[in-house]
Amino acid sequence: MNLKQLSESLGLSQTTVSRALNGYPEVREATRLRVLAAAQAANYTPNVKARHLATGRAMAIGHVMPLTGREELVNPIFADFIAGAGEVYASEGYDMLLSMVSVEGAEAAYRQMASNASVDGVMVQAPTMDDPRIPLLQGLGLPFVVHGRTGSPEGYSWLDVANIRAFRRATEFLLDLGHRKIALVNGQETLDFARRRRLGYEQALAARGITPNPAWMRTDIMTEQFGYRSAVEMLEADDRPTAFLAASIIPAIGIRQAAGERGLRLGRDVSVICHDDGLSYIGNEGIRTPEGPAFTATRSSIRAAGKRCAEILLRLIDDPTQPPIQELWETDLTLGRSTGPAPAPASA
Amino acid sequence: MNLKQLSESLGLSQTTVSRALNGYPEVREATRLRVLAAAQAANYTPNVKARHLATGRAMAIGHVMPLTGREELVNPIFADFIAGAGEVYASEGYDMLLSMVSVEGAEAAYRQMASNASVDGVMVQAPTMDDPRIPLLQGLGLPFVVHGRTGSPEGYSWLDVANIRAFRRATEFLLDLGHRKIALVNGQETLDFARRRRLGYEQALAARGITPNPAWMRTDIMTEQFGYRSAVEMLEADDRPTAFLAASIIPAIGIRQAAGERGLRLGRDVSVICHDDGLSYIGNEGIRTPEGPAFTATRSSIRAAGKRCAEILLRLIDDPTQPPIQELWETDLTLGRSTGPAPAPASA
DNA sequence: TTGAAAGCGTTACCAA
DNA sequence: TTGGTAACGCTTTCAA
Repeated sequence: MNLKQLSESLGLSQTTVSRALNGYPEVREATRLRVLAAAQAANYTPNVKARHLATGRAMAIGHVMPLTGREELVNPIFADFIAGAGEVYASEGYDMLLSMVSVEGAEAAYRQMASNASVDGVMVQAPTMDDPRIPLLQGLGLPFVVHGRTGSPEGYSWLDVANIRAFRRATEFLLDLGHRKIALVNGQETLDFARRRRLGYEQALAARGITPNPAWMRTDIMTEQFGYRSAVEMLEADDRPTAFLAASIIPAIGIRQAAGERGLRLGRDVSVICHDDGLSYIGNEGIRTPEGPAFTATRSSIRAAGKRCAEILLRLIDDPTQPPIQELWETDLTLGRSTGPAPAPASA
Repeated sequence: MNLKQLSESLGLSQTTVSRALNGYPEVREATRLRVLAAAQAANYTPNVKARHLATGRAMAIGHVMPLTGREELVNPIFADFIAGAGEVYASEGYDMLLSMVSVEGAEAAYRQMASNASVDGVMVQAPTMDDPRIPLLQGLGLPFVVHGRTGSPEGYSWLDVANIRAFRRATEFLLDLGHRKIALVNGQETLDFARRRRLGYEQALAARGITPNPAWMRTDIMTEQFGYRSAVEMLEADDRPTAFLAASIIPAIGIRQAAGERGLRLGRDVSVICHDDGLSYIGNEGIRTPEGPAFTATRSSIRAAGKRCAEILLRLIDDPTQPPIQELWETDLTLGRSTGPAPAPASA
């Protein structure tokens, strides 16, 4: 059943039926009701491809997920973000077009999306300090929103967490517990957030007159293995940290594993706090270290960020002339709600 | 630049240009080369929506990801599978349409995909024993492939791992190490794979004359918290298991956490083996328990399964008349490569 | 080997 | 408030 058949069966023109179905005001109410009833009865659904061709809108948002060789498997953070965004898209009638490509193929993917207008906008995740995607998308004229920031976060829409503050507070929290040997297992510093997280960590240490130990600061692609190896090296050295601050749940899992294998009990012998914690997957209740919920942000907040980014993007698509929207989110840091006893730092 | 403009600039008809571009044989080679060069120079890309409207093919595959209330966050297994499938789609020129919906909304999502032909086929993940999606999709006439099986796995295409064998072998492995108190932390038994995994576990125990202890068999939605709670309960009981078999990396993370918090060292005081292991995310090298790589399948194999499922689906779309393709995969079980000493079971 | 023209199923402009 | 008709950009059938 298509529009033509439906309109013939009603003795109306396609135009009128189309207008009635799409809620245009210039249709008599009685006519609209008649059309709606007939459409329902005939189980009519408009052909989206024809609609796209006629309107020039794709009613779809592109997500490009670059797969590097080293991070062979997908970071669950991406999935959570996408889940949040997908909810919003669905509720607004948008499709989500997911493109899994190699890092090198990402540019081509964006170009293709732009050239054949298969999407109305794109979402950009995990930007680097000087991400080439931003000028590319600006040049292509494709509306986009960035989750995170580049080194020069002006002139485009983004949403980010206050990374410096989050890691300063997390470090202060560990310091307040008596820790003096705190390791930072960070992402690559080509990523803006990694740089900011290090800054927060350094600021907190500096405020207490502590000089960061370079041996306790690691930076690499955030894999479990990276976390595991880093922790093994640090824990097997003579002078070992009593606490770890990890930039993500992924390396934190490796750190916890390394600690466990060495007979170190979490929250007693060693403390691990990480950003985007996923322990548990059902949020932040239920599983915690003795000093309280130990994270600077949860995977749930990633999902919320996905929702908000999608909202911003859809608004941008509706009105491309509006100025960029930029939101800095405070993390839902609940570290202050410590319930357990402070661990006795190994060195103190 | 569209086809009309391109053809005018060449002094050819749209027909000829279209044929040249799409590799039809009835075009003189010289003409084809001329067209190709012009298209390249003009940076011409066909409008996919117009093509879709004309051909009736969407060149897209639908993935529906039902989000339940309880599993608030996305299972990384889904993401790995999608990554594998996405690779294949991209290489064959297909888009991936991802629909994140509530469990109740899944049926509507499939119906919509079918009614407006926005996809050429769909992928079905995590089928239940008596999954309503199979008859639904058969009724809709939408080609589909299932990752996993239902209770009656006939009449449709699927790919699955040999779950019974995998868990029988994993259980035997633990038995060979001297374990006699082995817990099974399984998924919900409405899922076919959970039932099969339990069967494998029971078969291996029965072969050694061991009666399964109901207190050590848990089944629920596979969250970290479920794994954590189950392990806490079992480990704090008087008679506690010396080894855990988990149906997925997700509950296994919770189990490891619970063990670590109680001062139990993995691979010495307690052994944890799980399916679809993700420790580490970069495959199965690097991180292992003392008795060797401890998993019955890796997340890498999930990605490989995604690739293969995509290949099967695309083949099915090309020729809808061909009989169902069904593949049972042996897991890449490498448990036999034990390198460390067997743990002394607490009770033996 | 090439081209004209008829779809594909909508939406949107202009008249009535 | 309604309708006729021209896009939208491609593929495909039929003729030449």
